[in-house]
Amino acid sequence: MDIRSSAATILKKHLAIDESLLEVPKDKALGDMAYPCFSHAKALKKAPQLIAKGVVESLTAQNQNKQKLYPFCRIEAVGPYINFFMDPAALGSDVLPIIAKKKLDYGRGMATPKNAPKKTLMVEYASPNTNKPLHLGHLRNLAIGHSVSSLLQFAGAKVIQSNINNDRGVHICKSMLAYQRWGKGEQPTIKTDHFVGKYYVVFNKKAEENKALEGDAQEMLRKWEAGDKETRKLWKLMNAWAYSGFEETYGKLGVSFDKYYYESDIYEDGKKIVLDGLKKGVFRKNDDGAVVADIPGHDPKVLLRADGTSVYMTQDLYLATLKFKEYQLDQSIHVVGSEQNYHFQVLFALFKMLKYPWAGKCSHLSYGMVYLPHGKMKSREGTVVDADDIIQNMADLAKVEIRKRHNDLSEEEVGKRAMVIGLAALKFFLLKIDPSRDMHFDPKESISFDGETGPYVQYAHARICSVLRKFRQEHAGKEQKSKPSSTAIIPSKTAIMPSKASRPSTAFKADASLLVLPAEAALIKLLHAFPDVVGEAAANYRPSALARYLLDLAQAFNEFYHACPILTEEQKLRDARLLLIDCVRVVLDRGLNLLGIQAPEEM
RNA sequence: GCUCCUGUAGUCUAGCCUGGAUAGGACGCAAGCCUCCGGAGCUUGUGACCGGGGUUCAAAUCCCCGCAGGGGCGCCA
Repeated sequence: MDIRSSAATILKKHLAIDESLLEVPKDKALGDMAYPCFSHAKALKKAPQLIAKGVVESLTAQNQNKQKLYPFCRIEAVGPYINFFMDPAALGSDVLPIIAKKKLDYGRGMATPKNAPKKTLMVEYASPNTNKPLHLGHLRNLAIGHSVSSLLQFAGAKVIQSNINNDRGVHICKSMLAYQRWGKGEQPTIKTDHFVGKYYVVFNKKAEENKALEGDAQEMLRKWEAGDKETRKLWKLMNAWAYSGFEETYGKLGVSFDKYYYESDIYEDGKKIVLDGLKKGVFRKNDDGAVVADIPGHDPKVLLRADGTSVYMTQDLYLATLKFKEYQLDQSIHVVGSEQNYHFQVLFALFKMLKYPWAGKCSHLSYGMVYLPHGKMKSREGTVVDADDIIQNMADLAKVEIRKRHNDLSEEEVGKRAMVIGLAALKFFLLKIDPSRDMHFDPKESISFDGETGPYVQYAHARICSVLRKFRQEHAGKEQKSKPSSTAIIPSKTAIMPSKASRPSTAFKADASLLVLPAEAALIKLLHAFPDVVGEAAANYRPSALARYLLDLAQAFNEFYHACPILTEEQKLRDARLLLIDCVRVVLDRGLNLLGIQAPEEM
C-alpha cells in the first residue's frame, strides 16, 4: 500500500489534482499526507481555503461507511490544506506481517522508476598511498564507500568494490630512501604500515635540514622507473608492509574489496588513449610537444608531457577505460574527497570529448573535509589523526562505559563489546552527516553516548532483544506449545544469516489492529517508510539519510517503551506489541548493517 | 586574481535539488521522571535561517550583489 497514491486516488474523484503536490506535512499533528490547494485558486476562482473545505465535505458526505477512505481514518480541511490521517490499525495490519515474514529482506530490491538499480556498479574507495598509514579522512572514505556499496547491493545491484593503490611516485620513494639510509635493515616491531610511515616522517625531518634529500628522492624515482633491481626490491618489501597493515585496518572495519588496482601497473597505459585522441584531432600538440586538451569551460589540460611521460590524468583516463572493459559497468562511482572535484570534472569532460559510450556513466561521490577541533589535519604538522589510533581510542572509551554498567563480564567479553560499540560510535558519527559537507570530528564528543550516536541506536536494539529474551525465558515451554504464534518472533541470530531470516515465520496471529496509540502509530509509520528510505539512500548515495531515519526510529521506540508496557499487558495486546517491537528490531538490525554497523543483542 | 562549494540557536546538524501551514533533531544549560520489560533512557523549558536586493499569492529553499570561511586553479598525485 502506498499512502501517496491512495490519497491521490481519493482526491481525483473530487478535484483535478497535480499528484506531485502531495506532501508529507512537517508537523505530524497535521496528518500523514497533505494536499495544498493554492494552485487551484485561479482556475476555480475560489479561495484555496474554500476549495479544501468543499472537497472534504463532499468526501465525507459520500463516505458514511469509512471503508472508502481506507487507509485513512480521517480527512480534514485545515486552511488551504486537505490533510489525510492514516488509520494506524489498518497500516499496522498491513505492514507488520510483511516485516515478520520478510525479516531482514524487508525493503530489499527497492527499484522504483526513479532509482532503478543499475545492473553492475563499481564503487572505488579507500585509495591509499603506500608511504604512510590510513588516517581520519580515510575512515570517512571507507565508511561512506562501504555503506554505499551495501545500500546499492541491497537495492538490487551487483556491486564491485574496488580499491586503487597509489603505490608509486616520489612520496613513496621518500619512505624508501629514509629506510635505506637510516633503517639499517630494521624489521617491523609495530604495525607494518605504521612502520613504513615512521620512515616517511624521518624523511621529512631530515629533509628540513638537508635540502639535497628531495633531489635524492627524485633520483630514486628515476631508478625505480628504470627498473633498478635494488630499488624495486626495496619497493616491494615496503609496499608489502603497507598492504598488510591496511588489510588489518580494513578487517577491523569490516571492509573488503573485490578488486585491487595498482597505479604502478597502469601509470603509463593512458598514453595510447591520448595519442589516439591526438590523431583524431580531439587533442592538440603544444609548441613544446606536450599533448593538451582544450576543454570547453576549462583551462587547457596537459595529458602528456613533452618527453612523452604521462601525468595523473592520463592514468585515470586509462583506469576508467579498463574498468568498463573488464566489467561492462552500468555505473562507475569514485569515492574521493572534495578537493578533487575539479579533477573529476575535467576527467569526465575528457570522456565526453573522446565520445566514449560510457561517458555519462561515471560519478564522483565527493565528500567534504574532516576537521579536528583545532583545525585541519595535516600530516606534516603532526595534527594528523591515525585511523588505527582512533579505532583503538574509541574501543578504550567504550570499555570504560561498559565497566560502569557491568562488573560481571570477563575481560574478553568487555573487549569484544567495546570494539563493536566503539566502531559503531565512529562510523555513525562519520555517516550521519551528508557526505558533501565538511564536518567536524571531535574524538571526545564522538564517543559520547548521549545524543545522535550509533550506540543510541544500538541501545534501542539491545533493549528490544532484552525484552524478547525475557519473554522467551518466562514463557519457555509454557505457552510455546499452545501458542506457537507468540514465540515465532523471538530474536534469533538473524543478523548474520539472511537465508534464515528470509524463512517465512509460521502462522503468526498477533492482531496488529490493536496498536492504535500515538506511540504505536508513530512506530508503524516509520516501519512503513523503511523501504523508501533505503531506496532513496541508495539512489542518492547518501547513507546519512538512513542514519537519520534510524535515529528517528530508535527515538520513537524509546518513547513507545516508556509509554507502553509490554510484558505485563494482557495477552492479546502483549502479543501485538511483541510483534511490533520485533519488527522494529529487524529494521534496526538491517539499517545498522547497511551502515556497516553491528547490532548487538547485549551491550 | 579567476573559479567551485559552504554559511541555520553557545556548539553540531536536518530541511535547499523538486518554494507553501508553528524551521526538525542533538549537545550544552535549567527543572522533573525508577514498587515498572536495561536510566547508554524518557518528559518539560531555553535558543537559529550571514547581510541587502529581486522573482512569487508564498523564499531557509530560486536569482543577483555583498560579507565570512573552505577547496581548486601543476607538464604533483
